[in-house]
Amino acid sequence: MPELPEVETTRRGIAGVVTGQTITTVTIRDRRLRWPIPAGFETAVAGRRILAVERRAKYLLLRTDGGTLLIHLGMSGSLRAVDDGPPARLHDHVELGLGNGLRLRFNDPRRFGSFHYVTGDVSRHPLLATLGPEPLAEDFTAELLFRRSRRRRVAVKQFIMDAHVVVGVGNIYASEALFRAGIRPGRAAGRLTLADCGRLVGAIRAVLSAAIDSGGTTLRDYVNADGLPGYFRQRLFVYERRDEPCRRCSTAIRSRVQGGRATYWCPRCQS
DNA sequence: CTTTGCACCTGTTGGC
DNA sequence: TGCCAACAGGTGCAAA
Repeated sequence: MPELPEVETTRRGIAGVVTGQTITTVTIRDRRLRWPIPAGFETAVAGRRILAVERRAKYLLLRTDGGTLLIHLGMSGSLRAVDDGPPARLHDHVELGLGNGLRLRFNDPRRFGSFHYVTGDVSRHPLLATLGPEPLAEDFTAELLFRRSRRRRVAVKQFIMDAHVVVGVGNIYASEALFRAGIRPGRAAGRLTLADCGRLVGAIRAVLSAAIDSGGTTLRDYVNADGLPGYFRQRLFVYERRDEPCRRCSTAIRSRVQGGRATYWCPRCQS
């Protein structure tokens, strides 16, 4: 998927064209997403006016004059603003027609994405209520990471990918941030020093910010709101670079499966 | 409580 | 060329 930079890029891409628009039509071609879209979704959403497009973790929040549309792109989802031209294609599961004639089109081959219409305080929705801090917010600090990692035996890579610790760090950026921080992904989280946590917080912030500036990373599926790929892939230091020379020291990049996910690191730059 | 592994899906890739 | 296994950016949940 879309990790945080890709979701943020999507948010920025659609905010300008959907904010202030009324949702005139709601078309669902396949309700079988991660959580089936309930009957009644269409009638609840149609007629609502979109007031703002926000992001929490990897969720997009479309605030309306009624409730909030809570959207997740899963592993292969994308959300695009299209005009009347292109007809629906395979895996275009959800489409919102807007007052300005545009359509917000959700495409997701693997159907790991989701749509919820939430009334009331969306931050108390079960999917959001227990999430950790935003990595680019001020409350994500070395002290917090240090405190939360005490007595944790999980590998630091899995630790920073845990959304209850910090949100938005997916498989690509976890490896990249650990490279930048000089920390091996297999180290137990509880073995991090406060200084390690400081470098790691800085590295997570830096890599996510840089990726947002490049429009995200496209490996396969991801396209932004205009249907274009992200350009951060060429700036990756370790991800999917097994056996290739480290960009910093030329040592061959290593990889192994950790917690079911491919992990990459430089054995010389990281300890 | 922590940790681990599975489940949900389709599409692409690489080895034989 | 064809077939099949392995793998792919997420994350909730059950089980131990």
